[in-house]
Amino acid sequence: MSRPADAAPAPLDTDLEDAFSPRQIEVLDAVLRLMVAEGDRFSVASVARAASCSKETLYKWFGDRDGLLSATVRWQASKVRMPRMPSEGLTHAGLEAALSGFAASWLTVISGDLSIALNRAAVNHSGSGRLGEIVLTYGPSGMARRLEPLFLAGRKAGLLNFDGVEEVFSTFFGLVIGDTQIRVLLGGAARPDQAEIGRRAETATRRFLALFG
Amino acid sequence: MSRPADAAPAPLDTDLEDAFSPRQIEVLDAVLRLMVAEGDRFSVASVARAASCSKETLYKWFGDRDGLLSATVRWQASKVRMPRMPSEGLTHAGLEAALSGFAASWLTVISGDLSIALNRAAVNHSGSGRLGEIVLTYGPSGMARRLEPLFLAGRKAGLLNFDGVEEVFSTFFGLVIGDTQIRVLLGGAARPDQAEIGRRAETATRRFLALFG
DNA sequence: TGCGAACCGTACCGTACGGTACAGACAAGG
DNA sequence: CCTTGTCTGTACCGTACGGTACGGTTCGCA
Repeated sequence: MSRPADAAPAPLDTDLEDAFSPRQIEVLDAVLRLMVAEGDRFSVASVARAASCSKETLYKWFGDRDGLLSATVRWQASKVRMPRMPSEGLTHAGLEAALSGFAASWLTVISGDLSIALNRAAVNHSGSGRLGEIVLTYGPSGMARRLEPLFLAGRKAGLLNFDGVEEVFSTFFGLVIGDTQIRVLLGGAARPDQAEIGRRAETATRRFLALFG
Repeated sequence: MSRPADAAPAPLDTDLEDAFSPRQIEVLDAVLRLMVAEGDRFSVASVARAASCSKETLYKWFGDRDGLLSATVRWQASKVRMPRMPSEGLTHAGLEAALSGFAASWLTVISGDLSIALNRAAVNHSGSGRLGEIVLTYGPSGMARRLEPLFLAGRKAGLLNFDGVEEVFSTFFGLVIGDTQIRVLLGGAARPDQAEIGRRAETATRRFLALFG
């Protein structure tokens, strides 16, 4: 049992702590597939069936259904890797390219089936448990943490002009995402394809630089 | 029985169609209170208890649990009234005030307990039913519909400069909302108070006018 | 006053599911 | 070969809940 349900809550920054065995990872990936298909309303029995393991093993490994769900979210979150941001020798074109690339990568992530399923589950379970916290940490907050050095470097190089990092991030976020995420979560939007994503990323970056450049 | 479960789906634009009786409205408001408290995981029995009515009556009026949920969402949606937008004799100051007022009103709505509960339920039920569609219609889409004449009037008056209404709306939406809605839905954000909302609305409007003015 | 409709409260039924127990397969190690 | 531990598959239990049935009450109305 690598992570009993009653263990002390892990600090969200350390994702190496979740050292799942290969077999456990098979199980968690099966849960992810189930969540994409039917949200967080999967039954433990269906997980056992999909992963060809016994319910007893699931309870032994993950404590209870909530532990299984939370382990799954943590596992997926630990797979998210943000693109590295340059911070030395920044030119205007370099900054623009970095921002645009970041925006495109972010739009791609939040349009993905997995991200949608995870966000839905986290929205649903907010208040009871740490799912919302986890998704937030690896979502907007992680994005902000990654972007912050780039903003600061841009300001240092005289390419950006702003006061608070918090607010400049929120504006960039808004320009990039717009109403895409809420529409996608509500299930009523055609997901943007790569061409559309590239276009939006460039437009958002251009507007952002028009405001803060 | 004003709205049996097997009736033809109503077009979303006509909200007068849902002519609920006062007693039914009491029930629906009880459901709303329950949803604020515990999301869409209320039991039919708890609704009956909270509204002091019998389960049989609930099933008679609303068909099944889903009908009750969807009637509740429609009822709440029909209560949302957007501020009227001026469209004649538009000055720069008038446009700015209208946009800022709209933004503040919108931020107030999406920070409210009811909106959060409804959005959570709709996100959760996306795919099975029309909840997502309804919330979307009275959410971002309704906002866009209301804002469109203002944008067009602003362009006509030479105060705004843009090509597509769709895109200008999405940008305004992004500038106003930023990451507020997703953070609130994920349960990890202090809701902004009125002062904060006013500040954000003004900032967003200023930036919007800087981009499109 | 008698009647019927609407409604309340509650008991009841079937099922789905979380969680546990158990029997057998299989591998590791002495 | 025997033992021990881990795993699978299945059967099982208790409960919560969606949905139905029914007796009793209130109220409008003739």
